[in-house]
Amino acid sequence: MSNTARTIMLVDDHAVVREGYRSMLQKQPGLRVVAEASGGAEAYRLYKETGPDLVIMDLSMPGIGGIEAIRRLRQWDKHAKILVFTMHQNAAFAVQAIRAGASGYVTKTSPPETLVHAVMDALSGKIAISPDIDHELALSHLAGETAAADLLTAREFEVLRMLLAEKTTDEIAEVLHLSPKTVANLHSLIKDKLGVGTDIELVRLALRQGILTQIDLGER
Amino acid sequence: MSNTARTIMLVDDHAVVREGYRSMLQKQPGLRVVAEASGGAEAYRLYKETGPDLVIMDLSMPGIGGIEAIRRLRQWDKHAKILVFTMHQNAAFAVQAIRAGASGYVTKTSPPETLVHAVMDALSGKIAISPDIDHELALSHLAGETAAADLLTAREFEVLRMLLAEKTTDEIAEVLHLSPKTVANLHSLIKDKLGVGTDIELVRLALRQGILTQIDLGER
DNA sequence: ATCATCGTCGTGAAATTTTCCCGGCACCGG
DNA sequence: CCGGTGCCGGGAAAATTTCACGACGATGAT
Repeated sequence: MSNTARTIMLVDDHAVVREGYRSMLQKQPGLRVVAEASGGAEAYRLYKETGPDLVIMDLSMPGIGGIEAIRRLRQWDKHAKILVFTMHQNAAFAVQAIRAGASGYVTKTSPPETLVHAVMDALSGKIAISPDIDHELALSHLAGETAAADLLTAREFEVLRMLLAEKTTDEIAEVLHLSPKTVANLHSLIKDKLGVGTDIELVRLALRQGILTQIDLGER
Repeated sequence: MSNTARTIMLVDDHAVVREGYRSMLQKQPGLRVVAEASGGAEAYRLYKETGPDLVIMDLSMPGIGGIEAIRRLRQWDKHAKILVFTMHQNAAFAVQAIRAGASGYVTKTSPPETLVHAVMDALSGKIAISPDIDHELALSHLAGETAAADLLTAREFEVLRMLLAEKTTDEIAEVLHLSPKTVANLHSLIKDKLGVGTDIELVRLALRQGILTQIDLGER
């Protein structure tokens, strides 16, 4: 178990970050980086090719995002070990990632030791969550900010996503084959359920909870 | 001029990214990393202490953000050379950074050579903009999406920021000593000027243009 | 000096939206 | 069967958004 190195694949769209991982990890004996991918699709391909012991994965990537990539990797290999390493210090993301099958969630603001620790934990089968996210989770629990997805019914959530994406009430009514009146009613109900007064707060909540990502904004 | 190495300070709140920079730059002869900071305040302090030839700076950092940090550094040293290296592939940010006094703007998605190139350019006094941002700038120019800041009057912009940050119309009226009616009028006028129909589009536009940052969202 | 322009602030009134309350349907578990 | 819940929309009051308009001061050109 100890005479052969554990193999690792890095997935991050920023070359400089991969370089950083590589540099940090190669100081650690017994670890070897065998593949690098800059996106979800490439990660999938390279995983099948190289079958690494552990994947270190960023979340925000163009194309196939991190969460989706995790899902696909785990679908291909039920026992894939995937450690999420991301800038999003956000409990909602962490929950999504773990649900998708991640073995750990560490934020990029963590000190290097934390990453190394998490890598070791993940390799030995433990689930590693960085302390700040633990704290976030506890906080959001205490603050009672239940995930929007849990609070809303499927239909309501659908409308919420369209509100955030589409334009007007009428357009949504069109697409969903509803009366504009119903959409307006749902819109109102959603804000009520989520405890926000204005649409602006609604968007901010959605961003906090990862329902809407900055990448979805048509920014790129 | 060539027998002594050019000194560089790295500013990024992610240790792994600093490690990446360091690893990439030390392959380059004639460059030496002499300081690392994880935030704007620390950067300011260390700059005064070490006086590096070049600063490589991230934009999104807790506390004093990158743009503000650039402003302060340039205030202290009019000739400070600061190269922005960020994940934000966003023309609006680039414009802000350059206006604040940055000597260049490179996105983290760029290949390593681009960073090295930009470092050299910046050191020799040139302004380096990575190709994707050039493209963005051209695009946003063509698309006619003028920066909101240029389109709005000072008062309107003020109200816009408060709309994005504060809560209700009445609260803003309170703070600004205006009639709630006036705020509502401004709100309407702003949406008109920016060509958006709903508040949700307004927030999205603000995010695209960097008026509102994800970090401002109260996520942290 | 005067005029035109623009930003700012406000009013009033119409148009629209939001919100609240309601009823009808369908589905599910006891 | 009955109560609870999600889903869909109507009606009407309440709130808001929007539009037209006037007043005022600062600016700037003639």
